[in-house]
Amino acid sequence: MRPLPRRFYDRDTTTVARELLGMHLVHLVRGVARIGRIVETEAYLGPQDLAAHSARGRTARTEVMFGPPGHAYVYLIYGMYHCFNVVTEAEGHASAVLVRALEPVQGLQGRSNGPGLLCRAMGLDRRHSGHDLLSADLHIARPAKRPAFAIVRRPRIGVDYAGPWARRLLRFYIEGSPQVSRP
DNA sequence: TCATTGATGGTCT
DNA sequence: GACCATCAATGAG
Repeated sequence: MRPLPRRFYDRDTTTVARELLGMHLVHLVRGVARIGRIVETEAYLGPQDLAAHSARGRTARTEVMFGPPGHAYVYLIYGMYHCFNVVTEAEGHASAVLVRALEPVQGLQGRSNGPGLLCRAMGLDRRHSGHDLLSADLHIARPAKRPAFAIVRRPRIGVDYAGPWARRLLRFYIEGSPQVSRP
């Protein structure tokens, strides 16, 4: 499986969030592949999006969000979990897609329905932040078979502080998937 | 079944 | 010192 090309990520963030559904996230840990099918994502549209980390400016943590597309943005949340994102659109746009849930395909360690559990199951933490997703050991690829599915749109989870931005329908998931964090 | 709460530490003010 | 793109345990009903 070949990594998705840079230009896949260098597009409208909402489009990328939708098209990531059904794709395979691949992480090689000590030579062993961990693979999950992406079933739930959220779009974070850039500094004007008050739910996005980039809305609070460019800092050491959010630096990768401001960088070129196709890189991982991973951060620690609540002191015990990590969240895995992919940077989208042109350098400086500071947008990203949060991957919230996977359907196990191969080698996952435990459950992966929810952003924190996903990182634990895939073996991802903030050391991976800034990692290029056009690499053999960590990337996203289009599976050989991609069965048709319907996409559900919902408000994003856990961003109530963001005012009107909290109500935008920027969360996407595969209808009927049992792995979705909160159907 | 659902709402509430504690765990736990980096990040930013 | 407050906040946080989470999760699991708890207890009321």
